[in-house]
Amino acid sequence: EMGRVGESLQLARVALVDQSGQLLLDELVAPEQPVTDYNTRYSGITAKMLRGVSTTIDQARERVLELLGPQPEHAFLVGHSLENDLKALRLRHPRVLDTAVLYPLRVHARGAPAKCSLRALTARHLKREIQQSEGGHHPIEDAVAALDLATLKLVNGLNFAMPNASWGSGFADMHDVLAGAGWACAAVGEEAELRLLHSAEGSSCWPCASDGEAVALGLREGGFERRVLWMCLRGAAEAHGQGAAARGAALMQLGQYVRQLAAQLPPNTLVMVLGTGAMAVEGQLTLQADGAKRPPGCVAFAVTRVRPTTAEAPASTKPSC
DNA sequence: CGAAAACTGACTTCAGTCGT
DNA sequence: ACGACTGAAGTCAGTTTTCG
Repeated sequence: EMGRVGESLQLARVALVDQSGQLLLDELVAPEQPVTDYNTRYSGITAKMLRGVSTTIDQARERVLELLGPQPEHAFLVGHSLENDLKALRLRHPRVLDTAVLYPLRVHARGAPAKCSLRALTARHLKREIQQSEGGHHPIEDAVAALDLATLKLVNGLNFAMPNASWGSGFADMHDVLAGAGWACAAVGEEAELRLLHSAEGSSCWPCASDGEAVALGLREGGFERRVLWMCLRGAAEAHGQGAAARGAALMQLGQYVRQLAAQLPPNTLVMVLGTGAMAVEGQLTLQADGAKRPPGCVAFAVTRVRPTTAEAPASTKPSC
């Protein structure tokens, strides 16, 4: 816990628990300069508590290092937003497990992505409430919560609680936003891909066996305005790894499908063509070079990917567009 | 409460394209 | 040549959330 000295924060209390949650250290630290704000609302520290305290920051840091064992550099420090604590302790440590980093950022429609609070992570993943007291945080409670969250992550693997553990949830969020704005969403394509897309209520899903069937279905069923069509066209992706002639033919076919959709779908229809990695980029470039004109009322054509095919190089894991 | 981070959206500027 | 339009790029205020 820290108090404010001018515009900077200074250490006021340090607490440490071991891997079993047993308290190892709970020490108040004397401020080096007159404290301008004890942050009592958050830190729980008051001027009265620090009266008569003589432990210096250097002594507190040495005590922490002692408790880390004979080889402190081999011990793991666990905490939430540890950079603040390490900065206040004037300590560098090579092995840290920071729950603000282990768990994903909160993403908002506006503003920057921000760390999840320890309180929110504890409520969501440990199903318990912390930092309930109006008299400030309790450092031991915070330390135990961070320890439990880090343990939970280690037990369940790095993908635990990460947003891209399920691609479907991202599409579901997008569907919710579009539906809220009055856009009807529909997905056409291979059944495996539709399982990812068909995760939002109110969306339509039409499985089909081939790209040709998908385009025919999209034209037949998607024929009204304010429609978002997800077209899972995999022909070009499946030609990846084959000869240049086969790939060229597949891209030509993709181009024909896109032009057919552009020409026949009504205005204010957004078509998202889902392909895969390198072929998606290649296909998009081909369509642009081909001089394909956007029809009136057509906002944009996007070529993107849902998941890599087995034919794709393993290194190609990032969405291409 | 203030600092920090960095993304969003509104707005402006500029360059290119197109039709008259 | 001119005006209308479009899109890219840059700027900036506002926003959101964290920490203590």
